[in-house]
Amino acid sequence: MKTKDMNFRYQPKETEEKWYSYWEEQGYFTPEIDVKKKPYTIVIPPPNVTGVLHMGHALNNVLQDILIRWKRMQGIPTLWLPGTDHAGIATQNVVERMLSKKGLKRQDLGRERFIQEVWRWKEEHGSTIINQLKRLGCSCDWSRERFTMDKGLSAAVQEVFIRLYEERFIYRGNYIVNWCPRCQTALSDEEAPHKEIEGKLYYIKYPLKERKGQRAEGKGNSQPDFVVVATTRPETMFGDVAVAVHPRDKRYKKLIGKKAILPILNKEIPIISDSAVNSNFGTGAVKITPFHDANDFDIARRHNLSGAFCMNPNGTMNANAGEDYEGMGRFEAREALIEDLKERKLLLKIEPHLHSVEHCYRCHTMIEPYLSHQWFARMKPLAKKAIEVVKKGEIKFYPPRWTKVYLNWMENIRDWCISRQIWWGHRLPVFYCKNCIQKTGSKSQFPKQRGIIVAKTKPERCPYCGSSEIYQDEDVLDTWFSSWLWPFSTLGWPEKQKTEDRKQKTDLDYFYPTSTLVTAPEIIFFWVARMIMAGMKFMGKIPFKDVYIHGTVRDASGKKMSKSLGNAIDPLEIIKEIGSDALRFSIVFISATGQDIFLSKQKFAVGRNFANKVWNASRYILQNWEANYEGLPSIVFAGSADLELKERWILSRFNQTIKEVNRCLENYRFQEAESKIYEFFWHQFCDWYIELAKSVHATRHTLTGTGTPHATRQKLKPKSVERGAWSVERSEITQTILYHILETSMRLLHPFMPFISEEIWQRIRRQRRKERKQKEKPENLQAESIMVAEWPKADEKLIDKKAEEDMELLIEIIQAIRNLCAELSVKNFKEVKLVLVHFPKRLERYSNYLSQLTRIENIDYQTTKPKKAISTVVQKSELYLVLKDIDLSKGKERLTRKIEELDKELERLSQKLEHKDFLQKAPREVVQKTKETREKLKQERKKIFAMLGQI
RNA sequence: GGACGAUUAGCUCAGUUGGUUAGAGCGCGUCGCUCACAUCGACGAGGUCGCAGGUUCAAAUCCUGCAUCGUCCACCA
Repeated sequence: MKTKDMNFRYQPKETEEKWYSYWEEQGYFTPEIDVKKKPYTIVIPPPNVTGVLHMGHALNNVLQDILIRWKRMQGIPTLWLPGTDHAGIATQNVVERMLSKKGLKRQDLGRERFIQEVWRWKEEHGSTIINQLKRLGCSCDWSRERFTMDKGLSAAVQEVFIRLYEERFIYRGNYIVNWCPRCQTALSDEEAPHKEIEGKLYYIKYPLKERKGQRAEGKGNSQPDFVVVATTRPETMFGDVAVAVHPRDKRYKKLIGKKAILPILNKEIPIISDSAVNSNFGTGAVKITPFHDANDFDIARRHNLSGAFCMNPNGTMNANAGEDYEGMGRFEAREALIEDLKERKLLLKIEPHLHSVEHCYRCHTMIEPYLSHQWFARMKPLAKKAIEVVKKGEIKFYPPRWTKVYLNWMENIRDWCISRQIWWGHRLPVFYCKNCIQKTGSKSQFPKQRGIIVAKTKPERCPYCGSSEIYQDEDVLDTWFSSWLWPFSTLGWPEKQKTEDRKQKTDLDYFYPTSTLVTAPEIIFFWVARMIMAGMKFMGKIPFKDVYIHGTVRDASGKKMSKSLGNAIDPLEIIKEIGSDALRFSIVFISATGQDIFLSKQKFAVGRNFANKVWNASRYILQNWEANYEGLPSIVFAGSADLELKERWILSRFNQTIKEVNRCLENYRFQEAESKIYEFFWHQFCDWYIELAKSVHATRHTLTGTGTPHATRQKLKPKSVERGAWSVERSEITQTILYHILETSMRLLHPFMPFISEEIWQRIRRQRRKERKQKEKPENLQAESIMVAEWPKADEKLIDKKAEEDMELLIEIIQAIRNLCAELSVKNFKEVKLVLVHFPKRLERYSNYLSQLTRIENIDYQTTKPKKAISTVVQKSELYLVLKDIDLSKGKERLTRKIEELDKELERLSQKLEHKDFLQKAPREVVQKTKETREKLKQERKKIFAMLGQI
């Protein structure tokens, strides 16, 4: 028993590291600007600087790398610009957590020192994800790497803020915003996604103010002496200023204008009417808490009611909640309050209530709507052009259905809250004059007023009053306020907008607009939409032409993969186990276009197995055949050589494959492109062509006298070709084709599996050099790396439908014979005789294919059927297998079953063909084809019937 | 409450503009380590294309409705 060792398996480890650093050294990642050529540009969706690579990133970046490598091989100047995003809240959280281990808060350090601390953290850990991208094989131009907080990008942010401010697109005001009590900052609507939760609806009695002569118990009065409000957040009642009902709600009509008593605080509040109130919800009466609810805020404003806070920014109750509650957390307070109300008999009931509540997208804390003074950007005017360019098709989404999602959001866009109450980020370029502010107040809606100075640097003196008491706004900008400028800020905007020398284009001139954006659907609103707006506004041009949206990576049960859920599969683990190529191939292979991806570890086997297959096929060719095939390619590919069927077939299939791969990539059908390569390489090239080549190899050795195939490692003398033995010449052609297809396949595979393809390609190169000892290299091996080698082009001349048909017939026959042999458990193939009747004459010369691949040597072409044989039919040919001690009953059964099947199908076809309308209305080809099929089946049936008769 | 997507073999999915007998990978069963590859090879079993209507000579494919699952959006306390 021979034990298998691991030597035959592909070992990715060293290979991958070796080639990546080679590519980097050679400078292949950095494009050369060539004014004569149109570039292809991708900007990376910048990963969060605190992030580690997860499967979503892996998929995203692999797709980009496929595109960029594909274009680069076509000789197009390609730029893939990488970078990271400072991720304000996330990064601040990370550093704060680190500090808290030392028992420190950021306030202990103070702003400046804290920021230093974050920068230090970034220097140490900020390149984790970048290094992981390198492991994946991403061919980004690292020399152009950017960070949203670096100098240039910060300048862009300032420039944009100032421009928007001056054009009155930015304003400041008091509004209800999404407040995260944990992060203690405002969030934009996009940063506070709704999550359905099982809450409760509390029904609370608000006593009515006693009227004269009426006692509180309400005895002898049909009117109840209280009004019941329903709320999901009872603790906000300390901020109530009114109770509102619908003006036409009959139940409450009489109460409008009356007063109610806010329990616990015993505060008198008015009962008002407003049509925004929904009479069908709860009791139809709603408590109005303007500072803690957006709707209430609007209603209160309409009724000229001011409000009151009952919570602190950190979510604890403040003094307005009264002594008993002050300092309690909001949920704690809720429970205590409910107990309190129960005791006072003011709680009517509690109902379970399913509702959706916003949560902080960073820490998942429940959002508290909270009134605060924030900066906003007006979006509607910016959206207009961004809608236009998509509607006109200047920017296209792939798959197209996302267009609607985008447009729907854009058309209903709301203002963007851009200020954040954190420290890590771009500080607002806004300065205040203490003196002026004191005079005018700072609460104006339109801050273009005295005392507010928007500028890149702190002014020495106030331009209005000359005071030098000037301080900067404490807030920083939303991280996305820098990301939305990414496509042009990374290319040097605003600084390098133009060069004097016209021939010398700047990056911005040359690479903007970029070509393609590859991203996930979650990011459409956050980022894609805003980039389009920014591009139109500041560059006057679209930021990219195509937007490819890939699926979300989920676990096998459909949950989104995330570290916090513990269901994540670490890409680096997978790379360690099976290599980057296998990971890359697998993740693309299992992702249906634009659909979500349900991942489990075992799904990575596809890529691993394929890498191994590629590896071993190349090992076979490199070890058993010479790479030196000079002279023959031109004859072969010019069509002047008399090519055998298998060569014509494989060349045809191969060129067809190249064509299809290109078509797929042009349409972002990555998975399909991979399957085409996979199918061709494995099931056509390896399963059939290489198998057939093996016997050519054997023959060659016999004829050239270099020994048996067992001694294949011995070198052949190239001159042996001159002896002119037929098979030797044939074998030269086979050898040429083997290398040609292997080498070109590697180029075709390279965007998908960059490392293994480079390794094999370099081995071919090395072998050729060794054999030829000449400087001259065949065309496509002239490059120093497959990365810059020429992308395969399909040669239409080599696509040969006839050869494909013939070969397919042979394949079918071989499979049918194998099937029979398996069924009869044939062990000794020498005793079997194969008789073919009605086999196409022109294919008789290829009977060696049959004998090689079925191991039956005794093949006969006859017109008469042998008597005792087991038989089957393939197309028009009848196959008979003659062997001793044959048990014919098995075959009979099978044939009978087949006849039944055929009858069914024939019946169906006949019905169809007898239909008048079908003959009249169906296209001629379809009718013709159907007729042909029926004829074919009829013949088949006849033959089988005849066979049966003989048994 | 809206919008979008999914429903095809045990599982994961292909299936272009309707047109021969609906495909693949994994899994399963049988056989095989023949010197590229057991991460392999050969062969096989397995599907009334979610349900109900409709359009059509012809529907997995187009239309309508329904069901189930999923995602996103939406200020209903």
